[in-house]
Amino acid sequence: MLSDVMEDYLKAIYTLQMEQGPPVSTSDIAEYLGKTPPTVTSMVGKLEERGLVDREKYKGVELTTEGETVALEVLRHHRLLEAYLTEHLDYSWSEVHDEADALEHHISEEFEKRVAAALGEPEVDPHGDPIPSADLTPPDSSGLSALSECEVGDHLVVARVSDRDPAELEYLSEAGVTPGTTIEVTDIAPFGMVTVRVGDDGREQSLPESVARTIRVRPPDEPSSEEVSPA
Amino acid sequence: MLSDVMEDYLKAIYTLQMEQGPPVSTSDIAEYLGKTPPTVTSMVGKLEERGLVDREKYKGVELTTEGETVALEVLRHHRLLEAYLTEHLDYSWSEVHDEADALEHHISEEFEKRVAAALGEPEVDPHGDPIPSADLTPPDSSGLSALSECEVGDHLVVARVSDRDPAELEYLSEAGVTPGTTIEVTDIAPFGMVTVRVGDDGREQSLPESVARTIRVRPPDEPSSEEVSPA
DNA sequence: ACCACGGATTAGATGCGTCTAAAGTAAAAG
DNA sequence: CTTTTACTTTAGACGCATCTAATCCGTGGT
Repeated sequence: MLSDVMEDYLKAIYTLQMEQGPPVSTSDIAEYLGKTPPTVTSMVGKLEERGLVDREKYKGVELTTEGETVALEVLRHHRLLEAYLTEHLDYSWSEVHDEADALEHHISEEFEKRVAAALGEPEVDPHGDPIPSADLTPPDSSGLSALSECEVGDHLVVARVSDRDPAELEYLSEAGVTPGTTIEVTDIAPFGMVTVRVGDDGREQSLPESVARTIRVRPPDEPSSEEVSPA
Repeated sequence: MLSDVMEDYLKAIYTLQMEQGPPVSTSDIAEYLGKTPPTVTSMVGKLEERGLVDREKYKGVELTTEGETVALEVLRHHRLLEAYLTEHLDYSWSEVHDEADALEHHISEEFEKRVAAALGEPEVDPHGDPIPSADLTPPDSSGLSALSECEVGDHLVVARVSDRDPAELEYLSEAGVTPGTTIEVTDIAPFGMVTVRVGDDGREQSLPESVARTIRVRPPDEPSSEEVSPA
C-alpha cells in the first residue's frame, strides 16, 4: 500500500532519471515536486526502507526495479488518462496534464483496462510520450534527440514535447509544432534560439533554447511502425 | 479547501439525513463510514468550526446550507461518474460504486462539465438516484415510497435502488428489478418478505425485508416527464 | 592542505485523521 | 427518584507529510 505522495515521488525520480540519468539529487526532486529538501530526505528514507529506491547518503538516489515498476504503473495511468481525455472528452492538448495528475492515483486496474481498450491500446499519449505497456516493461525511447541538439538544414519529425507547462503547450499547438509534424531547422542563433519551418504551410517559427531542449525529434520517413496524429 | 475525508463525512451525513431525517447521530455516521465514534466526534467538531454542520452536543448533527451544498457537489460527481462508467466504459450496474467513490473527490469542474455534456445532462444515475443539478439545488425525490411499505396487489414502477452493496445489486439485476421496471406485489410474509411479479415475463421474485426497504417505487403510468431505462 | 560554501541531513514542531481507554451524560427501566 | 445502560465525548497517543532552523558533509579555490 503506497500513498499517493509516494507514487508522486517515484514518478518524479523516474522522470528525472530519464532527463539526467541517475543518481538524482535531493534538491532536484524538491524542485520538481515543489517541496523543501528536508521533506525529500525524509520521504526518500521511507522509500528506501520499502526497497523502492537505492540511496547513498549525500550522493543521490536511484530507483530499484520495484520502484521503477511502480513509477511505470503511475505513468501508464497518467498517459492513458491524457489520451482518453483528449480523444473522448474533447480536452485540448494543453489541458490534460493537471487532470491526469489528479486522477492517476485513484483509478482501478479495471478502469485502466477499460480505458486502454476504449483507446485501442495506444502506445503514445497526445504529447508523444510513450505509454508503458500493461506488463510494465520500461519503454524504449532511443532514436530520439533533442531539437536543441540539431543543426541547420536538418529535416525532422516531432516525436515528443514536454507535458508539464500548459502555456508552452498552448504556444506550440498554436505554432503547429505537434507530435507527427515534419519540421526543418532553418537557423540557430548563438544564444540557442532555434528557428524551424513547420509542416506543409511553410510557416517559420522561432523557439527559445529552453523550449527546444524539451522537444524530442526523430529522423523523417523510413516507413516506421506507428504514426501519431496531432490533437 | 476541504479534504477528501471531510467531503466523505458531509456526503454520509447528507445520505443519513435523507434516510432518517436530522439530526444524525455520531454512531450512525461512524457505522456508515466504518470509523470509530471518537473519530467522528473529532471530525464533526472540525466541520462545525467551518460552518458546514450545526451540532448539539450529545444530540446529533445536521448539515448547514453550506454543508449541504458541498454534499450535493460530491454527490453530483459520484452519480455522474456512475452514469458515465456505465454508459461509456461498459461497466455493469453493480461495479460502478467503488470506482465513483474513489474518483469523486478528484475530478475538476471542467471534467464534471464535460462528462455531464457527454451524457446529455442526465437527471438520474443508473441506480435511479437523482443527480443534483449543476446549480446544486437539493433534488426533490418526493412521490416515492419504499417497497417494504406497499401492499399486496399494488402495481408499481421501480424508481431507485441502493447503490451501496454490489452483491445486492448483482442479485437485483439478476432478478430483473431495475429502475424503470414495472412490478406487482403478490405477497407479503409476516416477517416482511415481499414477493413481486416482475416486468413482462411474469417471473415471481421474493425479496427480504432488508432489501425491500432500500427499493423506492412510484405509481405507474400517469405520463410522467422522464423515463428511466435499465442498464 | 585548508577552508568556505553549497547542498544534504538531522532535530524538532505542526496539522490531519485515526485509534484505544477512560470519563461523562441522557434517557429508559426499575 | 434512583439506577442502569447505551451512547457521546474527552484524553492521550500514533503515523504521515510537511515545514523551519540548525548542523553536517564534501569539494573546489586559494
